[in-house]
Amino acid sequence: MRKVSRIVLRTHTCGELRSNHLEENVTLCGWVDRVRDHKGVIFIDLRDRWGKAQIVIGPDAPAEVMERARAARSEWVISATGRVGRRPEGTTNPKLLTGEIEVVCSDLEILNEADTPAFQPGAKELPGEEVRLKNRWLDLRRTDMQNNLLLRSRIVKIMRDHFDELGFIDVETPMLGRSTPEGARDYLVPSRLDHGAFFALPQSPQLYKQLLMIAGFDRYVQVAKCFRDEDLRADRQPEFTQLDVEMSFVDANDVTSVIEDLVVKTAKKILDVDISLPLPQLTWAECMDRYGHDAPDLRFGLEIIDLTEDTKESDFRVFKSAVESGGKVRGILVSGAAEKFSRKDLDVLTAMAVDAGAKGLVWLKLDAAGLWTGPVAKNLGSVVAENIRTALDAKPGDLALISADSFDVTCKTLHTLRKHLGKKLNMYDQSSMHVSWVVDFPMFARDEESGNWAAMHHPFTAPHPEDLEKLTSNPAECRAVAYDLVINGSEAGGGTIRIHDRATQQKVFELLGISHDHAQERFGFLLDALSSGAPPHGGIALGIDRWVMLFGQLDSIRDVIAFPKTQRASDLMTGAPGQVDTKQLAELGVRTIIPPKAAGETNSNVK
RNA sequence: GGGGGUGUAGCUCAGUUGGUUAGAGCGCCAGCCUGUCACGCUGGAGGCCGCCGGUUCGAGUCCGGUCACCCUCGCCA
Repeated sequence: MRKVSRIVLRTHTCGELRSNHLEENVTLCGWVDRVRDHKGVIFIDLRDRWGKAQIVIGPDAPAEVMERARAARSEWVISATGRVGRRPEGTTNPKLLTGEIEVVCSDLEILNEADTPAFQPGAKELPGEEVRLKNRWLDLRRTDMQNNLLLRSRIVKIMRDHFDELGFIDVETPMLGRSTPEGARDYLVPSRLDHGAFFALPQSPQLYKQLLMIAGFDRYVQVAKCFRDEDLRADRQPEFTQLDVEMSFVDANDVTSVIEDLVVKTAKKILDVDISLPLPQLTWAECMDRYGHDAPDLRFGLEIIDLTEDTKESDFRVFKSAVESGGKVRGILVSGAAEKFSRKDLDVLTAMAVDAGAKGLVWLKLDAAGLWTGPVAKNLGSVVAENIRTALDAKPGDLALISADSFDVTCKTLHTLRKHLGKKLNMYDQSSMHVSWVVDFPMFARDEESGNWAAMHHPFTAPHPEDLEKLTSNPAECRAVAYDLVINGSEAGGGTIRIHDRATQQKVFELLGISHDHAQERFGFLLDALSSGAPPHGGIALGIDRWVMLFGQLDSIRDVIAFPKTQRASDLMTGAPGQVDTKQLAELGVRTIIPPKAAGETNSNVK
């Protein structure tokens, strides 16, 4: 530990002393993790970020030191000075890195007392998340959380070094920008100097980084905070961090290669895992066909098989009506699972299917004689039954789960079941990493509410060169030059090659139902910039929070964020969001339509 | 906005069919203890059973509502 100031409170950290420090006189500072008072001798486990060390206050210690040690309580901040001694034979602690030694205390100073903590940061039992978030400073004292944030710091360092070595320039972009009604809901900030006008916090620095390319910066990178006012999930926060990247004079391959090298470095340095390049690439269409999802977990098989052709002769009403209305019959085969799933288990799977939007779920078990059994088996007809058996390559004892519905619904249903079964049946190693690209996304998808075309990625995505003509003739089949990075079934990043000419950009705006005037008003600066010498460019954004979660094998994004928000986007520690003075509102020219809550009526947990 | 789960001591939880004074472990406080490391032993304090209402002779337990937290669908270009 280097001295950072002239007032040296400590000579070493709590985690660094070893037997090579024996007989040295040291001073440690930290938090009292535990006190074991044996009257004549007191042991204090002193803890800091670097580790734990045992302080011994024996009968030889000065009386006032003994007294102070006896007074010390959990989480008090103390400094202890003494000689590094070897622990007596039989009293070493192999569980501690410093377990060979102890500090024989000659002086002890209480730097700060502490109230009894709401929970013990050193305890094995993890408190409920509400308690952890309310007392986040205590939660962050826990070794797990300290390791998580350390991991995050290391990953961000790897990212920064990687892009620095490749000549990328870190440029900051504004947090106060203009609202764009497309995409996610914006967080708004009222303008004091222009009443009735609002800034929006960035959903991503998308347009700014494109303008940096047009300005000639060539290679841009930023660790960028992004804000989206949408509902939360275990892997979603209203404010999150992206590693934002943009490059000029590149095609998709140039961008993905840069990221692939980063994936390899990160996996090697963090997990000591070797990832071979190039990463597998699946097209979006292939993903939907084989896995029913655009970010499939490829750590296991359980692929979807299309049975539409095999079942078209069937009189079974469920299959027939699905196909007649333009849908599909598709299924997955769960090998050897027939016996593992009782009627009750299958009811649960059916409920999951219904939850995913299906009308029901067809399940079939292949018996020893090679015949399908199950409530609808007799409705199939022998030809169709045999077709299904062949198509699925089913063996006696196998379970088939079949969904007959629109293509979209079968995707959703079978994806849900696949994900559930993969985990439940332990079909993969939880700690393994599978990284791949999903490419050739469609440019557009129908917006279900309005029926209009909506950009699948964002409105600045370049159409696939081969599909340029389809942009007008057949937008539904026009592919985009887009690529998503998928790790273990989680979207860990996504990017596109951008439109770099004004005419194409205007055409895409038109298709999205953004009128000429509206486009001019909202994106005029982009259109002007595009017609002022815009280089071909493209980029990607990586979700840093998700990367840390995935590389740290954690289940919640909140565990890799120092001060996260709850599902209702509130901060239990500070009480944000909170009420403001009417005076503040008046200055901003803002009035709320809900009367201010009386004191004590707020949701705030702050006393 | 919809579905599901949880809410009992500071923390983690148990609490039977609705029935006496709501329990345990950890923590806290006091005492004892010279080699512990989840120290040990003895004693003690600590409860708006989330909140509001209802049913009942009687509610932690049943019913309705509500709030918070978590998971999830919608949503997240």
